[in-house]
Amino acid sequence: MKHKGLLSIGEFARLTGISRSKLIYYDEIGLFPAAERGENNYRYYSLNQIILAEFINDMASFGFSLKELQPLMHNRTPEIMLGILQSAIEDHQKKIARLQELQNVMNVRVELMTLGLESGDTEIKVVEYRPNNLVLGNENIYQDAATFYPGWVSFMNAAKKAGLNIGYPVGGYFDSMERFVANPDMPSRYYFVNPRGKTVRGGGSWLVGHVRGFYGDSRDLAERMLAYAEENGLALTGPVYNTFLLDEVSTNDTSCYLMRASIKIVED
Amino acid sequence: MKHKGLLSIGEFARLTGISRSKLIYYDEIGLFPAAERGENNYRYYSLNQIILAEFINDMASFGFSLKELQPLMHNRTPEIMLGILQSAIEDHQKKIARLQELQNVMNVRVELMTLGLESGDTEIKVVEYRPNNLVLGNENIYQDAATFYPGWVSFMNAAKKAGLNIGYPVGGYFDSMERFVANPDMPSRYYFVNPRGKTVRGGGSWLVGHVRGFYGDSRDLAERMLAYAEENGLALTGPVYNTFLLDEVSTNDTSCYLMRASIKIVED
DNA sequence: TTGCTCCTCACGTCACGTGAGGTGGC
DNA sequence: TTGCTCCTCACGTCACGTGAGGTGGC
Repeated sequence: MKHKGLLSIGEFARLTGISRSKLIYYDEIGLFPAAERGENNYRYYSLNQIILAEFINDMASFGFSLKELQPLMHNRTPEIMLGILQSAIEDHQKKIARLQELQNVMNVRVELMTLGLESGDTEIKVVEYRPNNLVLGNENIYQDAATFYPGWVSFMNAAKKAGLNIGYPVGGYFDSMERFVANPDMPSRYYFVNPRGKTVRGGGSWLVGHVRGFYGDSRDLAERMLAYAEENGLALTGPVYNTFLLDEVSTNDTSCYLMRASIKIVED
Repeated sequence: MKHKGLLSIGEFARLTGISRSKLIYYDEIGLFPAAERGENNYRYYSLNQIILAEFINDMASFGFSLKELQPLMHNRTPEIMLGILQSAIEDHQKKIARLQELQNVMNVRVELMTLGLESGDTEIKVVEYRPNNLVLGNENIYQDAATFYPGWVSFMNAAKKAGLNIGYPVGGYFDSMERFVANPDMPSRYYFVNPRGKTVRGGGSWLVGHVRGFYGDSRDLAERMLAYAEENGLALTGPVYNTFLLDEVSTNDTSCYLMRASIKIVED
């Protein structure tokens, strides 16, 4: 410190945590000039500048461009500042919500990948589920061209329109085991594995079966699951949920995708 | 849509919400190329590319640079991806916490400014407070040079070291009214108006007094408050909290700052 | 023919970061 | 004398956005 509370740029940078080059840049564009220039043209900042420096830095983190801040900082009144802050706070809350949503997406992916790494290629087993939330789409309409594309696209489009995040893993929903057996590549609906979804896949004992391979290649999974159920005296009920535990996100080998079909076991 | 589920760049952009120029850029740098090139060199994207496009976009929002994503996307396995996602999720949670902290800082500023716009230049009145959280600093040490700078700097430095956000408004704390009367510009301690602070300024009836002007210019505020208390038969107790409702953040006229001193009224 | 979308350069931009080359007090 | 901090250009960079000028199917 020099005198009467003046700080060199290095001291000021350390105290505020704002980088030296950032301070020089803010000085250059006239957004936040040093309080004084010393003999040898050194920049000197005053202690009360700390508050404004922090504020400008925070406003930039808040999403304001430096061009927007320039006129604001040069001519500010409590009324103007209050109005701007209030609307900025609203916007920022939305931004935080979006980032939290992203966090949820990634958490779901981690959960599914973890299950994927624990499960064998063709494994069939009984697992205990906790209740699980989903966003269930509308009934798919299959025209003569029996491809799953149009249904999938309209599912995606509807989600986009509803303002839903379409980054969540997508699964295929079959009204019943019969439907899955008959048309294993034509789900009745699609769903997002979205923890904020309103549809609940209940908890308890479920029969799950796996198959490795690309989309639409479930082979004899349905039959294998039925055989397992018969052998073990299990009664199955309700819809089938097909979720890819491993997909394009976790591998670039399309033959390594891992799908899990889940169906509820009737409890005694 | 062209055939077998191929989308032009425009269709793909609309469906995913990713801008055309972003898709072209990702294609150019080889991070996310179109599935096919048509006759006239048109880019065509396949439907299953939607998931990967969303994922890459999300990873970028997550804070990964495109250079980091390049090798990751070109050679990914569930194990690698799982590890990366888990550490990224941790980092991202911290980022969200920082943004929430920023939000808190701005909320506090809005509260103070609102009070500032409601309060008269020299107004003295009784107000009802709800309990309020603060981060209270250590006792200030005043050397022979009776300036408030060194105490303020060490207060800031201590906060910085403790990892606290130093963007919150700072106030001056006086052990007692006597101290405020005797040395109105030498607070015993400083505090941050930080809603997560551990120190609580209690609720109930408080006497507040205002003065307009720059830092350290409280003039006869203490005397005016004492006079008001005597006239109205109020007994005062405990420390005095001096907070600037309007400061450099809300105005560039240093003579327009507005300070409020608050002291608890003894309840019957 | 008119609109619409697509293409490839090339250049702009935003908010800094990074040396290069040089000065000046302890 | 050696370190350390400071200065001013100038150029780099990251992730796109924005025309300019031209093509091609409905």
